[in-house]
Amino acid sequence: MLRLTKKADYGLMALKYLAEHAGEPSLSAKDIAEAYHIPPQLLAKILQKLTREGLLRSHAGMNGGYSLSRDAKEISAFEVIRAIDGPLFITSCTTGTSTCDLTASCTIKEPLARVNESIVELLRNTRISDLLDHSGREEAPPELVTIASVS
Amino acid sequence: MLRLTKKADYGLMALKYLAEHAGEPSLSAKDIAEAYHIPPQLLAKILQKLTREGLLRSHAGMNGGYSLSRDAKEISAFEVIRAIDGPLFITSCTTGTSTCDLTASCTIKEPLARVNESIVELLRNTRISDLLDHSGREEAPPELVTIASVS
DNA sequence: TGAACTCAGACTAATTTAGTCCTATACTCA
DNA sequence: TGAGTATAGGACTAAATTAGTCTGAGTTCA
Repeated sequence: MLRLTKKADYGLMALKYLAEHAGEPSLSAKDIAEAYHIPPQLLAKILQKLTREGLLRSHAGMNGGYSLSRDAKEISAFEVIRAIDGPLFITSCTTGTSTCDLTASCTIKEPLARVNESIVELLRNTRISDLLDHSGREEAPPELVTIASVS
Repeated sequence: MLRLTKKADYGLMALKYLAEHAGEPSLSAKDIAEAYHIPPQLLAKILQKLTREGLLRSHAGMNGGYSLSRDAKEISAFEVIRAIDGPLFITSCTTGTSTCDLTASCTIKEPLARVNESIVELLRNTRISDLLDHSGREEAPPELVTIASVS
């Protein structure tokens, strides 16, 4: 159904939370999990993955935790989703590894690949900073993107 | 992983096939299934659904089958996907029925809803006719949409 | 040292998606 | 009219994916 996994959701939420608390030393997986009522161990896994992918910086030990490795403006939703869920393909054909087992028959994949591209671009242009609550600010809030049909 | 279900893929493929053979009387589920090596009974189910949703016209009995209820230009990929997979929500929060069980906490959903909107728009602008093989035609083929970041 | 963390892999449970089976009904044509 | 070919649709099973748990490490710091 073209849905993000919960893990990706959690990941985005966590990054948003970290962005909001950028000043503070570092927040543990437990802290964030409690704030959002997410299973702590699951979130821990997610944050570990994001760390491995270079989106977060981790600090073990007491008073340890995570912090953004870059400014929230420099981290895109796409990076987060890809780090957690792997590469993004809209069609079940193009799983990256094997080519469509419907061999030559699946002629649909190519035009949909363009839609895929557009979605990726969309997510690339959505930054963690865009997820922050802008209420009370008067800068360009609503339209993230405009789409011009050509067809 | 933001992936279309196979059913949606199959549906799109079938509609494309029907569009290509628009002249001919009507093609049975079996015909199409064979052409693409799709499980016939599964495809039958899908076509039935598309018929119920008004995208196809069915005809039972000998030499029966399906045909597009409208011109391929008038059927969008979005309609097909929604007919098969149900409403399209990028976030697992907004499942339509229940609001996010992470109650107030999930503040991520609103900005992502806009991304969602854009994707829907994207799919709405993608018609079955766009899936047809345009090789040999010289009209506006490649860019379906252009995206202008605002942020 | 021990409390509070991260790290990582194996494992189980739950949910979703894919596909099958079976029966009923509709239409066509000889 | 009845045999053959099709759609219609519900119930069911199987497979795959996603979600979440458990366990046992290695770190850091007071």
